[in-house]
Amino acid sequence: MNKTDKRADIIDVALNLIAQRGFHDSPMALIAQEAGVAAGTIYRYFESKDDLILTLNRELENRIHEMILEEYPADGSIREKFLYINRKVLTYFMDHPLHFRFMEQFFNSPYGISHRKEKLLGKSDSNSIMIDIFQKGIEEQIPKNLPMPAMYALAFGPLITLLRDYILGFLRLDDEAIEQFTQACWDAVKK
Amino acid sequence: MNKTDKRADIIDVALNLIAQRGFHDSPMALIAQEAGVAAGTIYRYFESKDDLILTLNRELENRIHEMILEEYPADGSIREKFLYINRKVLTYFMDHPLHFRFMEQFFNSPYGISHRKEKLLGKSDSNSIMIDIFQKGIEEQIPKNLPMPAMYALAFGPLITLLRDYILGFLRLDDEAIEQFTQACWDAVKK
DNA sequence: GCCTTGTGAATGAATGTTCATTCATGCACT
DNA sequence: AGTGCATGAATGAACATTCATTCACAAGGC
Repeated sequence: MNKTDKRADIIDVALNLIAQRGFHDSPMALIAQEAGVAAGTIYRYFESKDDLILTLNRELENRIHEMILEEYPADGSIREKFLYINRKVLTYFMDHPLHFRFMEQFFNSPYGISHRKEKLLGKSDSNSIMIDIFQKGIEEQIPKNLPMPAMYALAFGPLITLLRDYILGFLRLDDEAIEQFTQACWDAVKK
Repeated sequence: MNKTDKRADIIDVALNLIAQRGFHDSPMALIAQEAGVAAGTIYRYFESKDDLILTLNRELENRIHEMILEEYPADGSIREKFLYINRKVLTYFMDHPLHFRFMEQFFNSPYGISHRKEKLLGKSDSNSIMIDIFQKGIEEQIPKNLPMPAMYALAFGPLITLLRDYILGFLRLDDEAIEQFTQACWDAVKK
């Protein structure tokens, strides 16, 4: 087993444990045990528990960003792009519930808040795709006349709330329901 | 100072501390100090930290439930009721950001999940008003044809996401924007 | 090929801290 | 002098993190 393997194992175990038990019920000792390494070993790959968590989040964000770009309809209409991204994000998290649970926890913790503040100060990432869409939409007078965070809330808020329930097993969604749901988000945003 | 005062002080301080610093950075000793009592005193009023947190959540839910009923347009149309509740919830949390932060944390913790499960099993509470509205709406063929949790997500998801940003100071909302926003939620839900 | 030595990854027991919770004692009011 | 509330030091458990030590292996000398 080489260096990369161990690092990947630790990250993977941390993701699973934290997603299922929360930050505070996932001691480093347990992460180490499940990853098949000694407690101290984690500190060869990560400076601290905070560092591990922040790295983990960064990796997930990258994966999602790439996943969105995979089949992105760069030449489509605003509406097509919007529906594509919503559907893609929704189905990604339906397929990766633990990623969702981890990120939810992350964004609802002190980590998430400072993270959010940095984003607002202009660092580009997966969200910037969505911001571009809205910006172009506004030029073409397609969406309602609301501040950007409000648009964002209308577009993604429902996804987040729905995913919570979906992942807890409170409902099932077939393809048609997904289509109708993302369309509903568009209805909220468009003028 | 009588019994009720102390209990109320403890609850109040706990709400403020937890909302601002999180469950895990709000030790009982600190709550006691800020409430002007000794550490042990809290245990005269609450069985455990868990009990304190659960009680606190219950009290907030009750307050919000009452607040919604205050001017509820019982004779209005489905749409009027929907817009009323959305506006009321939104403005309540805009005025009480700490209540929002507390409840967010609560629902994103193991407490929240079991709490949610219980709700699904039919215990009536503030949400049941909204469920009634949807139920009646469905009879009258007004909303889209989606499972109840999906409706719920379209109706409230945007509020939650928006409030997060609002409370962090990422945007401001005047009355007109609030009106437009709640209207947008309705657009998402209606057929 | 065989031995020696150097390197740095890996270990996990030990450390020091932070908490929730308890309880022996004090206090006030009856 | 008894009752019940309040106190806060003491307790013990749970952790994150450290570090002296072990171990595997490679490079270099013979």
